[in-house]
Amino acid sequence: MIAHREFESDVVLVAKSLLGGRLAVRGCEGRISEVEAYHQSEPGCHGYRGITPSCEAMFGPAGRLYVYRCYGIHMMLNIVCEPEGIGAAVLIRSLEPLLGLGVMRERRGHVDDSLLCAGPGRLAQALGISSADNGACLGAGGISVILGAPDPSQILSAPRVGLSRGVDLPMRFALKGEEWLSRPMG
DNA sequence: TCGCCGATGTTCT
DNA sequence: GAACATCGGCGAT
Repeated sequence: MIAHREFESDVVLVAKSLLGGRLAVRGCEGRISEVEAYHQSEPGCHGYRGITPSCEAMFGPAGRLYVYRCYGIHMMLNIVCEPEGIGAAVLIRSLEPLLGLGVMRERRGHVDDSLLCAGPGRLAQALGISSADNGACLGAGGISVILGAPDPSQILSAPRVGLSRGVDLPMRFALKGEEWLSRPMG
């Protein structure tokens, strides 16, 4: 098992550090442009009620993937953070597509390029993420992540998208001037 | 351009 | 039954 100490940290810090970083999945790659943080201490998080079979992967170890199905249709890709035993993960919400555009367009049904990876369901579809990737270890299975080095003064925060609980917490993050978003930050 | 709505599967009440 | 970390199509502005 590969140690992923860089992800074994406060989920908000990791979420911010991912901005501008790279996500590579089996030949496709993108620049991470929008993320959300989830922590078991707040009610918007799947791990809020403790560990269950469906959210088990969120409880670590850090540096693994937590993939689940949303609204019966879309796969959501999360990177697990914090030491093992704590439920915390970063949802990747948008990417700027960089490599493997042809495959992504094919999987997405040849939509406009601006919509290839703009949204958690869209990017998972473009990258070919499935429930088989749940619990996978970064660096194995053809999936890898490189952290960015964003200027803290350039990071915007906003409430998370689509939740009914934990709506007051500003745990959605993107860089100022970002063009590759699922929706505007403001 | 905006907002509503159905699709679709798993979990919770 | 209802809720749900969404998306795309359709009809109304």
